[in-house]
Amino acid sequence: MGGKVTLVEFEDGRLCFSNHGSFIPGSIETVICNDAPESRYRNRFLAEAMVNLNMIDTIGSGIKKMFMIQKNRFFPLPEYTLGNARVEVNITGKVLDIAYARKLAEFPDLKLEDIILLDQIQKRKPLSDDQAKYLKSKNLIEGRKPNYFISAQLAQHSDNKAEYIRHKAFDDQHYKQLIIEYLEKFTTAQRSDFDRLILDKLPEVLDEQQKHHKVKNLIQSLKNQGLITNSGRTWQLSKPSLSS
DNA sequence: ATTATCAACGCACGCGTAGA
DNA sequence: TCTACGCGTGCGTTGATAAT
Repeated sequence: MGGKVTLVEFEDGRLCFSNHGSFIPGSIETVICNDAPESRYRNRFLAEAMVNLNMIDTIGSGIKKMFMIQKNRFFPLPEYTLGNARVEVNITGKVLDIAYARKLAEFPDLKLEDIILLDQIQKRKPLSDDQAKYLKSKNLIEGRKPNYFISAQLAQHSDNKAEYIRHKAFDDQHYKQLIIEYLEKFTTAQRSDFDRLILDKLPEVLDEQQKHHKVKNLIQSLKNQGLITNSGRTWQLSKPSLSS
């Protein structure tokens, strides 16, 4: 082991390590110290980060650590390429997409998987339809395939109707959650139960008939997602949770 | 810049049928 | 039998991209 590690610094604030061998050795700092004094690097953060971390020693700790460091700085996540007998890692030492940084700041406890997906968005990497849908349902991204973008915070609103439209994805998710929770609690339900549960919570911009349709479509959507099933007119969760 | 085409999405119509 | 409901599907809207 201990193959030669090469380190390239790009003008755009990116560092690229690559290593021929099984994996990048634990002592990157020697590489930095011996081959290239820290002061030579314009991006001090990155140089320091490399030194302070026992950089990428194992997949278990090192990579995760790099992810967390980048995440906490709102920088793009590291990109690893694991090829045949060759390892490469790209680290960007600056904010790439301001919307991404804001989103992370706004939701500090975003799950790492979610952040990874958002990172894909900011890097304009393709997402599967399911992933995109998931992010949309959480209101994290907007736009259409393949031009998704990270949504800005929705702070001010003008008009009730506009507000409704704006929050629709979020609210639908919310209503669906109510239905799921209802079924978790009572195991089965009739359509009329869902009506009672949801109808008076729907916004005023919808008339009675629209509200009725809305409930119907919510139920249908949940069914299509495979989350609930019906036998006759009684509904239940598809996957009976083994706990509780 | 303007228009045409396309994809995605959600609402709502109508049909067939399960349940009273 | 008659009603309420699930379900497939059509339609309009919106946003993006290609074409003019």
